[in-house]
Formats: sequence, structure tokens, C-alpha cells
Amino acid sequence: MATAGRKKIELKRIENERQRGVALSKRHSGLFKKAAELATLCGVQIVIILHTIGGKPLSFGTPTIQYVIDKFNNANQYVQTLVNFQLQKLNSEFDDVNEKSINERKRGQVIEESLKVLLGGKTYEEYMGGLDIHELRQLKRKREQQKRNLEQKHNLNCGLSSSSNYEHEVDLSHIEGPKDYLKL
Amino acid sequence: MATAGRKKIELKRIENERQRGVALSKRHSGLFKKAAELATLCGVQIVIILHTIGGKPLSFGTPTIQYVIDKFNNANQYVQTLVNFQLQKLNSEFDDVNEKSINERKRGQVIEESLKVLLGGKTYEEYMGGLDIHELRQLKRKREQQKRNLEQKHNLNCGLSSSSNYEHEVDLSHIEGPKDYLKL
DNA sequence: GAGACTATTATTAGAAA
DNA sequence: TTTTCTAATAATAGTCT
Repeated sequence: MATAGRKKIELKRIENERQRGVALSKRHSGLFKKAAELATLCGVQIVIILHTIGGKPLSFGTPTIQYVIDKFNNANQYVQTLVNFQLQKLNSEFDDVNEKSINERKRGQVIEESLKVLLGGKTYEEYMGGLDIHELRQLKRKREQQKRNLEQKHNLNCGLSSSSNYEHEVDLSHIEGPKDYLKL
Repeated sequence: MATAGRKKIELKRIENERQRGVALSKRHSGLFKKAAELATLCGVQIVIILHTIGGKPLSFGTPTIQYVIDKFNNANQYVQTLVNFQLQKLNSEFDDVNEKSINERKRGQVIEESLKVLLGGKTYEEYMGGLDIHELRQLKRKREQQKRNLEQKHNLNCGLSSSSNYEHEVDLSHIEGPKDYLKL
């Protein structure tokens, strides 16, 4: 038996879904409140994680973190930090290359315009016809090589997926199992 | 204020070590008991980990601490998946723009070469003399700067970049912070 | 740290919004 | 799912062991 209320209730799963939901809501906040009090009064660091039957995770954690608490709260913070870092890097590179592209095009246009004047109103392509195939092939090959290099680079730098090591090695040997409060 | 007992106590750290120890002992078992009840009554899986001021870890978990931890970490894997998706998208865009940049430059070089022949061995800039010099110098400076930036990035694959207002759409809402129970 | 005692306060079951 | 109300039950501060 357990609980405070109008009536004692049996210490077993509440089958009525509605009742169970209400109990979960009340006891969830009650538990977290107790945890917060404990943290404040006794200066402990504490983490609570619970998964409802429906699979919804609820969690509580004091701001200061250590050991296994790292594994929970920090896992997220750490992931976010990594993500932001990677995104910033990519964004920055993206901006650089994009600007470079714009500048190259701009310069090309300036040169092309004057060339056009010299060629009697024809563009370079129009003037040259289909020639320079050899060089064009070489350029294509180079471009492909560079693309391959880039892909390699990104796989190395952005391997968030493959490398799974945000995990701090944590000694869990001292952690107790669930105690048998229910049989009191 | 809080607590049930002979007297209300202020909701702040108990400075008296003896009192604090007693409070920790009682509240620790009380909290774990509540957790066990919640697990039984509502069928939730739950883990509590706390570290005392002295660094001693105390924990509780149903069905197992490791189980709940793993489940929580799996939720994080979902976050990682989303993140990887976003990164791939950015990488792909990056490659596109980069290739575009390379193509622009190659095209510019080809045009420049033929222009040089037409101009009697002089580059466009040399031929144009003082014309457009302001703009050309600006472009040149920008290009050199960008080249430097890129080289730096290639060398240090970890250069922290400046600003980014990119927001990844990842729902971390299930990870609650400590709630404000203490101000009630 | 953990128990026992007990006056006192906190939590919560039930019902309904 | 959370909240309100209220009666009933549980948790615990203080003190001692």
C-alpha cells in the first residue's frame, strides 16, 4: 500500500488509463519538486529521467553536472555544440566560396566584354568555335579530381555520423540497482 | 519554504553539516521510494542519479539504470540523424557552389589566355593600363584575401568561424531543465 | 550516514473542470 | 495533461541513539 490521499491505493500498476495519467502527472511533478528541493537543501547534483508507457521521455537535472549526468545532459549540449561548430564552419566556407564565385564571374564578365569588343562583337566561344577541346577535357578531369578531394575532406571533417564518440567513459560500477521499497 | 516536519525550513542550502547529512539521508530514501512507487503505479521506466557534495554517487533505476540510459541515448541518436541530414544538405550545396566557382575561374583563365594573345602578350590589366584599375585592384585584393582564408581552412580543419544565424530544426523539448519549484 | 519517535507540514486520491 | 478542491495519508524536522 502507499500514497497520501483520500484513500490508500494498492501498490501495483493502475490499469485505468485515465487514473494512471492523472497519477503520473501529479507524481511526476511531485517527484521533480522533491528532487529540486533535495538539490537545493543538500547541494547534490541530480538527474532524473523517466520514460512513460507511451515512450515520452521526461527529465530533470540540476544545472551542475558530473559523471553520468554528463552522459545525459551533456550528451545533448555536446551534440549541439558540435553541430553548431560544424554548421558555422560550413556556413563560413560556403560564404567564402560563394563570394569567390561571384567575384570570378564578375571579373570574367569584365574581361569578356572587352574581348567581345576586340573580336568584333563576338563572344569568345563564338569566335573560337568548337576548338580547344583538349584543354576543355583537361579542365573537366581536374574539376572531377577536385570534387573528389572535397568529398574526402568533408567526410573527414563532418563525420558526425560514423564517429560515435561523445561518450565519456564513465565508471558505473558504484551505481546501485533499484531498491525494494515496495515491500515495506 | 518547504518540507513536512515539526517546522518549515527555508528552501536553501542547509549549512549545518550534521543537519544536512540527516536531511540528505531521509530525503534520498524518500525520493527513491517515490520513484519506485511511480514506476510501479504508472508503469514508467525511471532512473535517478545523484552526487553528494562529497562526490558520492547514489542511484536508482527501473528496470535497470543502464536500460533507461540507453533508451535516452537512443533518443539522442535521433537528434544526430537529423543533424547529419542537415549537414549533408549543406555539404551538397557547398559542393555545388564550389564547383561553380571553379568553373567560373577556369572559364576566366581560358578567356584571359586568348585575350593575352590578341593583346600581344599583355594581360587584360596591362593592356587596359589605368582603366578600371580601382575595380580590378579591389577584386584582386578580395581574391587574395579569400585565397588566404581558404588556405588557412585547409590547413586547420578546425577554424572557428564568426557568425551564424543558422538554426537547426531539432526538437529537444523533451529534455527539461530544472523547473522553478523553488520559487513557489 | 541510518533508525526511532512524533508533532507538523506536504502530498495526493478522487472527482470535476 | 494539468489544475482545483479537500479529506486523508505520507513525509519529514528536530532530537536522540
